[in-house]
Amino acid sequence: MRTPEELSELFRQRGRKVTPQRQCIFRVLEGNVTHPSAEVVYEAARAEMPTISLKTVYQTLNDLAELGEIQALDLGTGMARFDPNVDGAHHHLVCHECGKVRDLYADLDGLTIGQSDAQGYDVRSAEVVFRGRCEDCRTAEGAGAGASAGSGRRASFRAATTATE
Amino acid sequence: MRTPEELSELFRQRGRKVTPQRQCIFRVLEGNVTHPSAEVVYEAARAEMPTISLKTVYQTLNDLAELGEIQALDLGTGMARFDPNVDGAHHHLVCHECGKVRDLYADLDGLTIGQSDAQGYDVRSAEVVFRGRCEDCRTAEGAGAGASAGSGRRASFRAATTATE
DNA sequence: TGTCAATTAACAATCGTTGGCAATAGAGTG
DNA sequence: CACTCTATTGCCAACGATTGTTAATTGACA
Ligand SMILES: [Mn+2]
Ligand SMILES: [Mn+2]
Ligand SMILES: [Zn+2]
Ligand SMILES: [Zn+2]
Repeated sequence: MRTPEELSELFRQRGRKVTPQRQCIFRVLEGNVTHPSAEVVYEAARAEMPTISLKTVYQTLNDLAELGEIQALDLGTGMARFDPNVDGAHHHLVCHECGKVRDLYADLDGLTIGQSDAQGYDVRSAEVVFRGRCEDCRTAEGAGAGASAGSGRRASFRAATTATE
Repeated sequence: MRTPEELSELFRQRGRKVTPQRQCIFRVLEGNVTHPSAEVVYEAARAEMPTISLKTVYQTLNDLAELGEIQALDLGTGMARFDPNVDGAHHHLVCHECGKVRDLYADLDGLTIGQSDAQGYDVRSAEVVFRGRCEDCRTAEGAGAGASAGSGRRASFRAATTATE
């Protein structure tokens, strides 16, 4: 994603207006490596601009995705995650417990498949998602607080645990 | 996934009853390589058993997933896809146009990452999703019916695989 | 300054999925 | 067979993420 200034210029060129709400969202996303959900972007934006609406956040995120400035990711956490990092090809580590997402820049050149394996598909992208528990969730397990003994919520990939970053 | 007969036995052992509805779903899933959604399983089951309910389908699919006999996949197509193939490690080709899913058994070397790359994550699985257009969708495009307007889909993916054309 | 896009509030609607309930069916057990 | 208890069904509500609607207001930019 470009800088907020460049994005403002880009928006003007495309006939879109540069509103303080959009600029606020640009700033929230700038250098953001947390792959935030729309809700998280909304909360961060509200800290600066309490009257901003969730609808505007969704609208602007979609605008940015259309322009190719961010990428909407479906990592199986139940909500779209938005990635301002669209320049470097990379993959993702996803914590299946808290949903935290980290970039992974490991060299996975073995990812190219031959035409025989493609089974007629015109393959355009290969996404790798590594799943596991993040360090925070692992250490938090050792620290007792056993109230979360797994009775109810089973392994549904839709687990929507709103954890604290 | 085991055979319907073995599944029936397994269900009995676990105290679950073997109903004709469940057996019907077992049969629908047996050897099914299409990665059907719950709705598709429902339709197939209804062909044999018109009064079966969608609720029972969901329930049984969840039961089978809990037992590890099938796997629920989130491939970004909007609905869970169910895979009776849980024995062989494999990956998936997904058509971003029609949602068709095919298994991919190619040997992907670089899929293991070192501990230094894992960033503290306890990595348990690595899923690779290759996205592209399937052969049917590609040939269907060539056959007239241009309709380049209509859906403003974005295609901001980088090619990570060897081009087939 | 004027115009028109953008924002807002307050909703309803969507879609996949789950949950609740009461009535009925039927699988397992003896 | 008879009993019991799970499963199924129908129907409908609810969920959570996202999009749509409408009307009123704001404000960016020419
Ligand atoms: Mn990323
Ligand atoms: Mn598969
Ligand atoms: Zn975590
Ligand atoms: Zn297709």
